[in-house]
Amino acid sequence: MAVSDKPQPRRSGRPTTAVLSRGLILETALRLLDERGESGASLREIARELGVRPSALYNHIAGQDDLISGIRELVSDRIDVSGFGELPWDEAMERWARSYRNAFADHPPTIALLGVLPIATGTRTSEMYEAVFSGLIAAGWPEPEVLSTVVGVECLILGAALDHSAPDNMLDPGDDPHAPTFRAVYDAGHAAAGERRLTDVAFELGLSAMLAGLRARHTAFGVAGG
Amino acid sequence: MAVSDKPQPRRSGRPTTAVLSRGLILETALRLLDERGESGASLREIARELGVRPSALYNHIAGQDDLISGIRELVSDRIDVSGFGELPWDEAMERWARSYRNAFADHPPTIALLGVLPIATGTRTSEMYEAVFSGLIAAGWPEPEVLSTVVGVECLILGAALDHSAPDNMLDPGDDPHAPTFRAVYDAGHAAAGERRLTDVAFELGLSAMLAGLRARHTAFGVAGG
DNA sequence: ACCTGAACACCGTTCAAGT
DNA sequence: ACCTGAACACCGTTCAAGT
Repeated sequence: MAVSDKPQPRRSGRPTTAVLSRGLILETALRLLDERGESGASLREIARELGVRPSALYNHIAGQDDLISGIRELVSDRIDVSGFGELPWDEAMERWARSYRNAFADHPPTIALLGVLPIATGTRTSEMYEAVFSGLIAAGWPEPEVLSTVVGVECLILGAALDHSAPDNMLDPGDDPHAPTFRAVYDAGHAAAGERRLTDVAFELGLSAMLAGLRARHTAFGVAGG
Repeated sequence: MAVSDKPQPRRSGRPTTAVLSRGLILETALRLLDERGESGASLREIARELGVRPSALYNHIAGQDDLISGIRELVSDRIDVSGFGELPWDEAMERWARSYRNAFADHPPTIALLGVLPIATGTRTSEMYEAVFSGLIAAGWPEPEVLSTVVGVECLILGAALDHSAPDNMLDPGDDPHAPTFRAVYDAGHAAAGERRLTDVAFELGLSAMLAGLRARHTAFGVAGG
């Protein structure tokens, strides 16, 4: 690095070596998302952080939608599908669900972006579904039911990731005199959670309930799991 | 109403009768949200629709966060808690979950806004939780577990509402040669869904699995349901 | 090919001035 | 009390001009 920390403004024209790349832009965007939240990761902020004009970004990304897709891919990299084909299907699914939820819970602003754009083919996300679906088919799940089963579990995962990003006191009934049961249940629930966050306890409870239901369903198909 | 459809621009100063109200602003916002999507419901667009300057809105709402809270209340009005205290707890919960998911699925842009702001006391939302919690307590659920159980189900509901707003072909693997199982499972799943949307099938499957798991849990407490 | 710089059409919010 | 009008500090995106 040079003497000065603050880079001199570049003069017009193509730089001798490119200062930007798609990867650098995506990593910077994710970092700003984590550090400053959704509003802190605008294209203009990303450009400022990189010491570049906003329009320069368009040489490497197509626009905001493309940026979002790229970030999703980056986050999805942390999802663990290693259990499928190695563990019984329900344990593999549990590991997958936890890592999936944690990956997005770590980057709250990315969750809402998930539901919006179609998945590009040939991506990591595509590889993930291939692994999950193959694992369930191998475990004897009937093919017509695999897609809706996985999407159903995914709903729980994404809802839980969304909930994780909410403030802990989101549901606090305050001192509303018309909500005595609300108050009692809220206090008892938080007391039972102890050191753990309620959003974590709720996800684990919901996941184990759903897996119990799926196990019963799987058994009803009359096949051996795993 | 007067002769002209296009209202003449008002001259400065207080109008003889107020043209705005909090309710009118919220209803207009929700309508624009439905008609034009998230970007079509900016404060400036709402003001334009109402034939008023953006700054006029601030006489009735505190700002964008307040607008969002108000819209959430409007949407939450359609959630049906009538089953609690009337039906067995699991059927009441099923009715509640369906209406909850549908209310927000009808207004996709409101879902992501849910996780952000704390619930104001004394609102409809507060009444909803009071009804749900009371119903579960009456059905014999142990008090420390009610909160995380309801939040767990809520994760599924909100995730499903988010999924409902995604395009149907969101998961389409395309003709990726590295994802043959993905392709087969996708086609078989959509064929099995028939006329129904896959997001609806997946929600129903997820909900019934979770309720089955919760029923087993409830039975384990050794109490009679309903 | 890859950057700057200017421009365009947007945002939410504040606040003095008018009635 | 409730509106206008001007202003401020933001957005994403396009495109000619520079090297």
